[in-house]
Amino acid sequence: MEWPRTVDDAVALQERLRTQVITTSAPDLHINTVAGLDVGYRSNDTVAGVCVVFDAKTLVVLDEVVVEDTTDFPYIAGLFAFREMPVLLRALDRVTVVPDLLVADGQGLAHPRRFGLACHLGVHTGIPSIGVAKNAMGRFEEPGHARGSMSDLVMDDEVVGRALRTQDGVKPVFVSVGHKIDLDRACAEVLRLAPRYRLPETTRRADTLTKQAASTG
DNA sequence: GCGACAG
DNA sequence: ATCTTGTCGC
Repeated sequence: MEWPRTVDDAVALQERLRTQVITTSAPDLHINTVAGLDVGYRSNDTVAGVCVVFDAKTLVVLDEVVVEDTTDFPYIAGLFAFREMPVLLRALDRVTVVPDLLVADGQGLAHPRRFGLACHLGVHTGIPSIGVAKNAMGRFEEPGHARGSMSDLVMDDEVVGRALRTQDGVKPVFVSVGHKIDLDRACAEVLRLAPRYRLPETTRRADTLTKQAASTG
């Protein structure tokens, strides 16, 4: 696969790939397995990538993989997919259960060029994907207090995602489409993945493994 | 020039 | 992301 080495090349690649994003769900999209992907940092250039696959209905963990790697691309808001993609793809490759949906720890279309990490993962693999971020990249009005309440996430006068309250009274999470799924479905899946805590189980588990790898071998 | 800026 | 203890609350 082609990989940029400079900021300009990275931006150009995103501009080119963004045209391939599909923001609708196939009529036969059945989500039985969901993968959570996350990256942890041991040092400035040593990373641990995690891919955890859950049964979407029971939220039972079916498989989980942790891989370590090094990275040379620096963290730049808007380009951080180039820092995390390589490790995540390696982790995804080693998983034995093929996921029907990828949940990225970050943005999808809610990105300056409408091509965040979730879009990169989706377009690269062809697997439906969504982004669930803890912080917003864009403006939004506070959603209602109750779990399930949501409001538009707006960037440049364009709706790029949604602020979604996953639990009563907690800070909302920011959901945006990555690829091959519509926003309503994306939000419904996030709610199903977060029956008890603010963050979806996919993110929680991946994050735990990520930190475990960072402190262990 | 100044402030914003996923992880 | 990461540096970091106890503590208040359901």
